[in-house]
Amino acid sequence: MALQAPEGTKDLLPDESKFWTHFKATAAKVFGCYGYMPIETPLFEQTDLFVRGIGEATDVVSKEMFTAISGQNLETLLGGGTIKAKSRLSLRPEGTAGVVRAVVQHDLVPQGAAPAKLMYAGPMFRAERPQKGRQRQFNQVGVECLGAEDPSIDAESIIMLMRFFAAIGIPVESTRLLVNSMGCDACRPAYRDVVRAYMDAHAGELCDECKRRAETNPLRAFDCKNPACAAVMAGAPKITDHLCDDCRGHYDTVKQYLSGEGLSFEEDPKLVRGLDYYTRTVFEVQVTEGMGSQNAIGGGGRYDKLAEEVGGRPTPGFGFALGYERCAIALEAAGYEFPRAQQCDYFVACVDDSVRAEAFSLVQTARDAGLVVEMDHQHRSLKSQFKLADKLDAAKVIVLGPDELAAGEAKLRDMRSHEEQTVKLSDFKVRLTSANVPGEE
RNA sequence: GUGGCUAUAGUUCAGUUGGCUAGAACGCCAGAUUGUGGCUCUGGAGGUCGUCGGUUCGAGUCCGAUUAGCCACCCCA
Repeated sequence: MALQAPEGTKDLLPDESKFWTHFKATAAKVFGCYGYMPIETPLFEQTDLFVRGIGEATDVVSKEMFTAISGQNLETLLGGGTIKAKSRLSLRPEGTAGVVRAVVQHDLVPQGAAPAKLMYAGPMFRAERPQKGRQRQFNQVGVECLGAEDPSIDAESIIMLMRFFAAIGIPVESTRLLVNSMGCDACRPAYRDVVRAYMDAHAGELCDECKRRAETNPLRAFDCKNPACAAVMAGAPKITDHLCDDCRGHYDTVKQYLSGEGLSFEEDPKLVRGLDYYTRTVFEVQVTEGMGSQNAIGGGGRYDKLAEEVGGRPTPGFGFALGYERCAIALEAAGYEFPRAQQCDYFVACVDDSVRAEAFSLVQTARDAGLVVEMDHQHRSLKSQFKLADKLDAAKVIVLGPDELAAGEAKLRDMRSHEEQTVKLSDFKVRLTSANVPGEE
């Protein structure tokens, strides 16, 4: 049986690969206006980074990571031995932890420095059961701003993300922006206790899962899809009513900035992210149509304690990630036409094999001048070569025949206008090398 | 990890209660009087029916397992 791609992975064939490149370029352009610079971190990190950064109890870390082990270490494990902590590696399930680790390691935010604004794009890995909008390897574009806790950073980041969605072609009217505040170390523990007490009082109405959550992570119960739980949690105390003064002020200012720029958003006190590092502002962008149940195309928030978790000095941060594949689904649902990857400036056609050597040489000359040029490699008939040129969407075809070649000439046919002219080969080559803009006479 | 549905040419799909050399459309290739594309017409290539096993005189069709896909739970982008 022929081998196939592993479960939950997808090949990006030329058309889509080219669109992914365009997607990244658009992100770089939009985010570049906000001062973001590219960063590339490893696709795998020490497992410990994710355990400490994202949180050991989170679903992502506790059951969705691909942990990579070298052949030698695998033998050690199978033999009942243990491997060193630094040899325990995991494919990155998200991008923030790695970027923050890099910022700390290279001290990109020295004391008092301006914030570091970094962006990345690439694959993430989670061992989940695939479904619409969810793969085991998927592509994310993300940004991280380290070193500023001012609400203006939260607001400009959210605005920047919405600008990107507009730039790539996702209709604003099909999106929903949800925002919330998770509080900080000063107010969240107290709020957690309030929710736990509320849940204990309604324990009889909750599902088993949520009864467990009441102990481990009460806030997660807000996400439960069970109707009974949802009904109970709808009446639960809201975090926004239990924020400390600092967090309340911070949150209010973020909202003022957003409103000031005319951005419409919904406050969702139930918005609880599954990554432990979030503090204060969290947000999510959903698409309302054609998305199946995975409808979040972007999301993120503030993580003021993460740098310390990773061993750095206290460094506030804010970031978000957006899912390329989900954006593609949203674009498709909105009727967006993905551009074809093919393009070709010239096709060099041979009347017979006697001119192939000359054609080969001409093709190289044109390519050296930066043009996209193709020729037949299968000894097809002239007619078929024209069909091929048409399929490649060649703008012009150069016809080399024994008669013309003897006179140092060739025919040049414009495939759009159907006009054909005879050109001197020597002049034509000069033209190719001096002006590499096709279509210019 | 749990459930439901699915698996036939490159692609999208037909395939009747198990029964002759498994079909269509699109795509691909080649022709349609002299060295020239898009439309049209004609012809052609391409499938051990996901894989393995079972029931049967006989399996694309029924059963089991396995792999993968889709959808949902869960979780996140």
